[in-house]
Amino acid sequence: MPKTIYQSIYKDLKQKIENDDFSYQDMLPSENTLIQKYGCSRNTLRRAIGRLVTDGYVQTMQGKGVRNIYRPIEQTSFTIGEIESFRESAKRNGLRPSTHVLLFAELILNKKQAANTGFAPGAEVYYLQRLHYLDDLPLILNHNYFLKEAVPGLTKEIAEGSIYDYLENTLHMTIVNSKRVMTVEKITEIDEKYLELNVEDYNCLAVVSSQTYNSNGVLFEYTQSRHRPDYFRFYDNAVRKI
Amino acid sequence: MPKTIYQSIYKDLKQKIENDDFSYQDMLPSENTLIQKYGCSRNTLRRAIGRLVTDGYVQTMQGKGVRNIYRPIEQTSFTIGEIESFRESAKRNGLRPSTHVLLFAELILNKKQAANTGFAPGAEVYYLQRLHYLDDLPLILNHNYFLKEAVPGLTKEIAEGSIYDYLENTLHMTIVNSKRVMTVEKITEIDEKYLELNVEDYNCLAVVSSQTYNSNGVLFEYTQSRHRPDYFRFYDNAVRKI
DNA sequence: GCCGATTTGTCCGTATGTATC
DNA sequence: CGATACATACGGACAAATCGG
Repeated sequence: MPKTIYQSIYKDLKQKIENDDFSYQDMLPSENTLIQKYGCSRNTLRRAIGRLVTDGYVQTMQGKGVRNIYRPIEQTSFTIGEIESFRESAKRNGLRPSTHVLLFAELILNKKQAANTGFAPGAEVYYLQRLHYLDDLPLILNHNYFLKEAVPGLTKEIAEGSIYDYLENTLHMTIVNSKRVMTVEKITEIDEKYLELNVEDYNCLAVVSSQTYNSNGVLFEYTQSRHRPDYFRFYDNAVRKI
Repeated sequence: MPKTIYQSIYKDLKQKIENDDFSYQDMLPSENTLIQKYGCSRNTLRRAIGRLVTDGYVQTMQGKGVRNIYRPIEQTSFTIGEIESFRESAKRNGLRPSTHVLLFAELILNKKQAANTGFAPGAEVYYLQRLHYLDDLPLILNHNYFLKEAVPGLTKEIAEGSIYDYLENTLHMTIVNSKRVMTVEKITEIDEKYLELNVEDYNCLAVVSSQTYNSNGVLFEYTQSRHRPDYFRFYDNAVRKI
């Protein structure tokens, strides 16, 4: 639901590109043409285009124009540069998600745990282990740490569904950004058991560790997601800077 | 080498943050203060701040201010959202890089190869296998495909050094963006041999496949980088959009 | 090679809206 | 309520790159 002009222009152009209204390597209409069409200012249009650039959808060339370099990709669990909950990405891909809470506990973090998660030592957190299924296949084993102070009233029942839905719609928290690190780690017995993996087959998995901040600048979540390697994909578009 | 005002402001602020001039969770000076200080316009300053936001360095809060959420990270082979050559990232981390060319060949792509790489069927490419060392430890096995048309005169000698240096400083090509996909794949015999891995230990590795475009909108490189899993790290900052 | 038209890139100033304190 | 701070949007000016005649 775009609230601003540049967001709706961005959305419209993005959709047109995905719908193949401009084919690969073709030029988009010039800025002036689009300004006329959308009836907006130059800055506003350029802002929308700028987001398409960082998405890897188009490339701008001074003096020439804006070229479409979008190619459809086979979608899977993750998408580029956005924060998306498990259920959101499942829905986007037309798959049926479900979540099983393996463990729901409350912890006070010691020094080592604090260093790992980024919270302060002594912080009170909910510690959850959750297993995410897609169409009955266990794909991700999550270790979630939520700061109690920032996420009051979290229950096992809520955690069976979408925690992000609870955060945004019940607690009215605004999630802002998430720092992520991707690594490959050796499989543990817990992984092997719940992700139904055979060590003979794969003895490691893809691990995404993330620290998530809300709009108050509070680091409220640390999560380590352990992904079945055969279903893991992570997309990214990098821009060369000066 | 910042050429523009907003780039130099970005660089200056970034450096101050990294140097701990503002400590974690502290507020930066307000926009108006910084405008005064840098003697620039509001737009220009906001542009610099915007880059710090996407870098995950700061967080902006309407009505409140700009908060520093930067934390130093242990550097390794990759960095966030930027295109960086192997040698550049080695230099940044103070390590000694070297490259060994295992294979230098010329190919005409068949349909299947074209589908994998993103080039057109029948395209003429250089195909290289290169092994990257950091301080004498083999870390990355690269399969490079360079479009001959766009990268004329590539030789084995150049490939022993920095191909990107050749592209940018000799051919005067401008690299613009790179679409990347990260996956985890099972180890092959070639990986095992050159990366000196023991299958008992790790039987998979981190694979980064990338398609890179130059400023003419030409897809000129497809590379599959196969990383030793125990040394692989990939940083990312995701921003929640509407 | 030059010139003018087109197109994107940078920068400025200003006005208005919205959230916070 | 007013002051402060960031967010959005507009309009204009000039620079730099490209292209066609």
